Amino acid sequence: MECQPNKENELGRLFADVTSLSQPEAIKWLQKHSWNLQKALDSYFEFAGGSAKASKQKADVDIVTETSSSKHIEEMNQEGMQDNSGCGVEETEIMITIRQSDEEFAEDLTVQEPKSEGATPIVIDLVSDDEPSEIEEITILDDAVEHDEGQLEVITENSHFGLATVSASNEPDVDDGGITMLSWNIDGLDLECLPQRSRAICNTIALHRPDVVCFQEVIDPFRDYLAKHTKGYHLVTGGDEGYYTAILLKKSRLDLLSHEIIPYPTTRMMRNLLIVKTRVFGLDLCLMTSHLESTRACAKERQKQLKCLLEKIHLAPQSSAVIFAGDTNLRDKEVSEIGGLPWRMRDMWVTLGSSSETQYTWDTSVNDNLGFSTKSHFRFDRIYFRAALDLSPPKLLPRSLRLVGTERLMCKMFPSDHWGLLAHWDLVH
DNA sequence: CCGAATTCG
Ligand SMILES: [Mg+2]
Repeated sequence: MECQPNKENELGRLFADVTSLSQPEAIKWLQKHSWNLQKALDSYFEFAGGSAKASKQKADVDIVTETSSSKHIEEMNQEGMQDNSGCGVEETEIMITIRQSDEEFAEDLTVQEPKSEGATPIVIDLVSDDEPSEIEEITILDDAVEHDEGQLEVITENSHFGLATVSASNEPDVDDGGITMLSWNIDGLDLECLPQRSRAICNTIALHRPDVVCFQEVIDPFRDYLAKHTKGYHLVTGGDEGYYTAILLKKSRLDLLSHEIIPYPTTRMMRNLLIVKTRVFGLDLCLMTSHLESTRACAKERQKQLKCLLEKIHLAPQSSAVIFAGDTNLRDKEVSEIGGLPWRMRDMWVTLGSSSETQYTWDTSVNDNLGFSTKSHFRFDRIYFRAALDLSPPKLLPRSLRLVGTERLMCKMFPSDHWGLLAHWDLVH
């Protein structure tokens, strides 16, 4: 990107303000990133973590991008606390809140419950009127309707872009007594294309109708969008500042009995464990999600958090089955180092045969959302489960696992830097 | 949120 000298100076000043770099250093950094402010900031701060409450100083910067979306960036330099967390993250954090009109998100994506049992085709009604690139009004109907063009369209992850049309029977919403669950780190920390990405994520929910959804890296605008468009679900969030986790429960199938948030005492990234107790088809089910400490450098803290959550699974009532689904940021070695999974605790991917198809949930060799040049992949997103310890049915059995969010959107991005994990379970009586 | 480079005490 070419920049005028005065524009360069302005950006340099801004960048120096935000980063506390000297002006020449700031200019150098910006040059390194082709004067792309977002990229330069991302690269400089590496990763947004840490506690906003520990902030020492605060600076407000308004950035108007070329796409005219106004972003409010609060930068907080944390005190260089000499704790022994041994976690080599930056002592600096960027809190980003989107100050954009609600209208930038699509409005009328409404997830509705099917009126009848059986293979009801899910149909998308695309009303692309005067503002094709702005807001596309989307209504998901229960019954097939004809478009003006006289053709039937079935919703896909990309449906709102009108790219894909698939067979009407590809995702029948049949009740076979099983449970469908989605876990996805939606990368709310990246604001690029977030409205489109949010729509794609909600379309994935509309497509697969999971009974449970576990999200990580939810930010307020995404939560609001989600709440608006998943009216058939209970929404429980794991926090309300910065980014946090969330669990959706399909109201028609799961009762929300209670929920609790377990803090990780030494997290520096405001991470915690969200637990929801539900009852589904006669089974007491304890659902958990978390976004364990990020980055390789924080392996020790991450292992502490893993032990904490495994202990919580262990301590769940005997009569209750437990499923954890979340972004663990784990490397295999970190699990074996703490002695592997405890007795009766299983990793769903392993139980289903360790398929290479679903191994990597974060893969920069395919997913270029983050613009990393080095290609690497990890199985960050995992599902752990423990059966109820008494022998009374129903019994929860893993059936299948697949990845979602693997197709590029119109904006060329993927919905997130993580793939979503879509898991099916059988309930055997 | 990688890996390698850079910076700093
Ligand atoms: Mg992330």
